[in-house]
Amino acid sequence: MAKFSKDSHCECCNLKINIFRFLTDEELAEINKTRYEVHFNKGETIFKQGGPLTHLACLTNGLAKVYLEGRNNKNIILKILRSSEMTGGPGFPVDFRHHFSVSALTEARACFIDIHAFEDMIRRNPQFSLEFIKYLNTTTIRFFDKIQSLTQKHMHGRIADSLLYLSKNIYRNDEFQTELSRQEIADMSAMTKESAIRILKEFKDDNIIDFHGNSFHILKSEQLESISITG
Amino acid sequence: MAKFSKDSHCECCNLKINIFRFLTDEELAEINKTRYEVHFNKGETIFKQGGPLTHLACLTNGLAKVYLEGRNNKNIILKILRSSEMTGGPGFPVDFRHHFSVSALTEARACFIDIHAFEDMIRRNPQFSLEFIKYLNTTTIRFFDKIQSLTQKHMHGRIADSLLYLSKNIYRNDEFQTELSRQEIADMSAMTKESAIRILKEFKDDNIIDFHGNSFHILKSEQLESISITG
DNA sequence: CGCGAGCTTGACGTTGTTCAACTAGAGTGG
DNA sequence: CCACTCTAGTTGAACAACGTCAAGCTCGCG
Repeated sequence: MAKFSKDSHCECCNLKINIFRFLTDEELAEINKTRYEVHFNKGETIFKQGGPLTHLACLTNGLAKVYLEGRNNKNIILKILRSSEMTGGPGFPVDFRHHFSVSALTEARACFIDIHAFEDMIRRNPQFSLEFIKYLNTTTIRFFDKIQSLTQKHMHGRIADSLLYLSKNIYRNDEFQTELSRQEIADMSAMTKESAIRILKEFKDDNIIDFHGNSFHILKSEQLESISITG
Repeated sequence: MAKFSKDSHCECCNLKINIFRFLTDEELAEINKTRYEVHFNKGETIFKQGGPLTHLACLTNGLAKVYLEGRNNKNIILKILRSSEMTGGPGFPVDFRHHFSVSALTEARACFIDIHAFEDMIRRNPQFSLEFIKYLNTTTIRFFDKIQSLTQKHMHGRIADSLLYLSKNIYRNDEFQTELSRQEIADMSAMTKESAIRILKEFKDDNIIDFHGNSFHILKSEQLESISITG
């Protein structure tokens, strides 16, 4: 956590991260009072599972992974955060602890918003509150897909899902250079590193994808889609 | 869906289901206007995945299962609803569709609350809104445990989890007579019926549990706990 | 040049599913 | 009252999916 800064102002933020656009300028000013921005190096922890939930974070630059720390050092990557996405934590207002960890996959910057200031906005602005509920439920719906993918699909389907997620949702390109290690691709797909590597190689041999190191190229996304569906 | 009725009034409801106790009498009266109660027979569908989300439901009597309808007729039971629990749906206010199905495990009664009346309360009563957010996040935290159980534990650990869940959270007794079929126990534990039966029999042979038909008796819950932890 | 971290591969064992057969109990109609 | 059927539960054997372990590889970096 090298530097922190507070040059700009929420009102001028060119991101106006998703739900915050529903706040008035006055309310944004309120949020801005307690807000500050932090720079993270690749690999650094932004939120730690089990730790106190004092702030929400909005990623303003870079990529981060949101993951559960499971038994015997096995992690489950729930999602990848892109710039302009926020991450709260289901601990609000339950026990005010983090229930997952978040760490930077690249150099990244994040705005920290005081959780009490946030709670104030929930109380003051019903539309904002409703949008937050919408955000929470959207996330839940995605988890349902995730649960189904992880528990009902075979490894091929799960790797296909992960590749499609990365190419369509994260990098938004058929070709991408990922910051994720093989272990992390495995963590997204609920399998061991070795299994992930084997499936990736199979896909490469079948000319469905191509890759060298961390540079991936989705050659036949329709075929990946169909593998994802058949499981 | 045999009968529906509206004899009583929300204000007098001896359940005042969890978050609704944060409404004023006046607000409850508002909710009560659109509310009605429906009787369900065992096996009947309360909410259907994919269907329109027009109401929330509060179970006032009986048990129900909340489940995802997955590929090739394989379901995932997310949770069992007890009397006095409500079930909404993550579709609010996202796409106003149901993202899981709910069906009655026993004869059951449920109060239906108009989703727009509910939304009004969210807008009018910030405390209620915050409690609803708390409810949503509590649910999410439980899903995290579920994801970990289903993806990282072996069958023994998953069956142990299901048995402990039933005995501690649902029936709240070491001995219980369940309405769940073997298939449904398997659906809770993300495995096939045959596998579930085999593990149950192993536990019985090891004198950890006993059962005849659907009457279960947890003999050594500490041992089940430790199986749950070791996976 | 050598070291270390991440990646890759193969052999092998375990876990869990599939399929098919069999059983027990609950209706149902003659 | 007895076949008959239907469903849920049970069991075993064969097989596929997946993880583990151990070894070797590659590539960047000191």
